[in-house]
Amino acid sequence: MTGMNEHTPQKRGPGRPRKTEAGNTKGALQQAALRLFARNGYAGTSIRAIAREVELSESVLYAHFASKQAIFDAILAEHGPQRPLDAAAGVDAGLAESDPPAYLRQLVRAFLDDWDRYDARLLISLMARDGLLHGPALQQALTATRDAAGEMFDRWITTGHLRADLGTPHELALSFTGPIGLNRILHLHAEATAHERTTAREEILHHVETFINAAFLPGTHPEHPPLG
Amino acid sequence: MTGMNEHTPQKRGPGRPRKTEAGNTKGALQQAALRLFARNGYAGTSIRAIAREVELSESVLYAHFASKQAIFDAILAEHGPQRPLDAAAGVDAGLAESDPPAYLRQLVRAFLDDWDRYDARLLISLMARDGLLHGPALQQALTATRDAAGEMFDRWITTGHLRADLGTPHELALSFTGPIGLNRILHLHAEATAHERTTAREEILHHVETFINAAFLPGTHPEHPPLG
DNA sequence: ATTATCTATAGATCTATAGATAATGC
DNA sequence: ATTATCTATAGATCTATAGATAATGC
Repeated sequence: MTGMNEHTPQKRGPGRPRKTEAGNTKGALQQAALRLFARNGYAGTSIRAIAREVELSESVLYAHFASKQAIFDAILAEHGPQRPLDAAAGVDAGLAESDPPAYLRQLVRAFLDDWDRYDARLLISLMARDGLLHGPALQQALTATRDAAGEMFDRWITTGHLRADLGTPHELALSFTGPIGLNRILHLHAEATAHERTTAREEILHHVETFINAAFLPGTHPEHPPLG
Repeated sequence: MTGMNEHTPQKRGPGRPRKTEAGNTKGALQQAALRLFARNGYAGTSIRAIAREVELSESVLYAHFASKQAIFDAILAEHGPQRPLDAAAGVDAGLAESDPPAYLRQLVRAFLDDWDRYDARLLISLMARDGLLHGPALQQALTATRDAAGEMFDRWITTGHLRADLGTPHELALSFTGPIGLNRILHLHAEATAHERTTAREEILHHVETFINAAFLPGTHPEHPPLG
């Protein structure tokens, strides 16, 4: 029984650890806190649980953060409101004029890739557990995204790509982004299975095709093979 | 200073209260618990806070419920999975054949009225705070609703009311229900202002019109004046 | 006797702090 | 001297139970 501890993670003794065994404690704490907050919520996560997760004593937390709330705030500050349009950076902007449906497809795929990252999914879980879904930050981010889509649609109506008789560009923007946002919130979270996520992505892409079929005027852009 | 307590709520003494001053304690506890769970989450709500809300001692709670978890379960059992189609009961079913767009409008309005009830909004807040948004119960309810919409659309494609070239009925169902569900989850919750709720409802109704304009074949049903 | 409340309290757990300890870097 | 950790602990709060008290209904 004396060898039992050989394979359990070694509990550290008092005193500053040797340089070789020291890591990025603050970052590890923050990452562990994000995971636990996302799974159990703020009130459901104790300082103790966070410290245990990184195999350190509780008081270490207070060497790096002023309080429990400070960890939470630090997490939001880092992953929080987020550069909402970074994901769109890699998309070929020229397509927006030459082939709007193709641009829309690329744009959505770029967002889907971004939202499928583990950190992005942790954030969704966190938001769905601590009221952030109903907080001002998310509302603003969604409004901004929808407004951007509305302006894009407005231009495409002007250029004759998009039907003008369906509704205002702003209304079109909700019809377009609604199913996407819903599937993100409901299915692209940290606990979702790979299968659930894949299905959610496919459904979003099908919705995009449905929207393109319904809202774009034929003959103004190249044909696209069906998704299958 | 002796008269100070005259207007503060009288603290009850020990012993069974007189019949005249006894109320529905269990119901009051459950309602208070729902409000607090919705606002602060399960872990963020103490037995003490619930008891204080109904001006009773903490131990009363254990006379009515076996544990804190038991109150939570009782709340879900009562308001929980819910008769998802009760709201649709008052809608004129004949319209589904004679005037599908009108039927769709009535159906959505019926749901909106149901979802705007305070209890329904408390439930949304609760779900957005305790992971129920990602739980199996909601997933099943949403799948059932969407399947029902899909079957409805399937019939309307057969009867020639709905375009067959946009996507499968099941895909159409997501494009239709997505913006509705998103606005419900994001805006029809307990803390939302009356203005926020009104806006969310109007946006949903505009989406319905957009969908009707895009997906229904003209000439198969009476005209409808614009929403403004 | 039963029911509906109360007071008091046990025992667990939570956040946060004080003070010790040991390695680092000047 | 500073930094990064530890142990120990204070004080608050949490869930749950035991036992007292007083009205009800048989």
